[in-house]
Amino acid sequence: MEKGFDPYAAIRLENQLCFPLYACAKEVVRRYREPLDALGLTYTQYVVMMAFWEFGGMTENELGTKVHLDSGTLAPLLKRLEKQGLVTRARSGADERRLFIGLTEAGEALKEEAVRVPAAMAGCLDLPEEDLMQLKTILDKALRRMEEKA
Amino acid sequence: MEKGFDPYAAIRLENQLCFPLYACAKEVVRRYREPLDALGLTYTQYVVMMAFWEFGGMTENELGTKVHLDSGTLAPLLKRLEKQGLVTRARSGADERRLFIGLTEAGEALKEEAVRVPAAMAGCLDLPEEDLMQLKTILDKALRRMEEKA
DNA sequence: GGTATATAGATTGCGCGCAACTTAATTGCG
DNA sequence: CGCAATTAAGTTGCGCGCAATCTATATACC
Repeated sequence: MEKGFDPYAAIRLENQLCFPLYACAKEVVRRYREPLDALGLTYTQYVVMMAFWEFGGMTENELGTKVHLDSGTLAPLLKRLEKQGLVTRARSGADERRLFIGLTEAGEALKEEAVRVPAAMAGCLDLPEEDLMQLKTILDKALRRMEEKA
Repeated sequence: MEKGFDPYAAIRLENQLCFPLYACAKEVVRRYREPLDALGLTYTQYVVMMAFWEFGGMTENELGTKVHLDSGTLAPLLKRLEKQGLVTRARSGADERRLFIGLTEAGEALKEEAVRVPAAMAGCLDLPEEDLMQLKTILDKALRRMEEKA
């Protein structure tokens, strides 16, 4: 007996691409929690700190572009990082609208702990090396395309 | 001149796999907002409703397994869906701990609108068909592996 | 039957994530 | 110069997402 045609196939969970994308991302972020707890950072804060460690201080706006977050998320997050003593927040002299965020010594020093996080997370996505590389290639491409046409 | 070795390469944003995964997922969910607003659903609610449309009523626990969400997220979400008249919530007779959730007529009817959402979202991930298929294959595999070893 | 254990779901608390809006500073342009 | 438009950041509000905790019911086992 032939399998019937399902007019609702488009909304079957197993036919979704975005659902595993969403579920995987959540699960991976969840698994970052343990190693990041040791640094006192959430995953989002860790991403923000990576931006600073790599590029140095910058304005909130530049940061937002790099980490794909807006002022509604970043403003309170940066205040929390400031309260933790990891960053400084100061208005830019030239343009008083801009907020320049820089690393404190403690923030810079945390890099030494953070550099060991990726090793602790290796194997989190339990996939063959080839899949991991393909996944990264495709996701990077997708992100670039979505940046182009916001 | 040769490029110097960077001892912090592991925490450069561009060397992360999880960051584009996280950023892509967020961006895609954000883009679901417009078509889903018409149905009065958030992305998470849409995923939950897909589970009901495909499998029919079930307990909160079974639902949680299917959509990878826990009681802390589902309990209030299901109450909101109930308030919207899309689902019913009732204790199971056999086991008073269990909460059986079923679709109302309105919930079932919403399927007709929802079935058009995927078409509206096609092209959201602006990638060649081959990449989309590979992406889905890899993400499904990753999700299955992570389910195995919770 | 009676007590320990396990399970289902609800609640609390906190940090995103983001749309919508507000405020303040800057730029553009006649 | 003067005023409109733009821009940067902050605020508000709501819905996740999830760890931790609590409550109630059910099961296990003596």
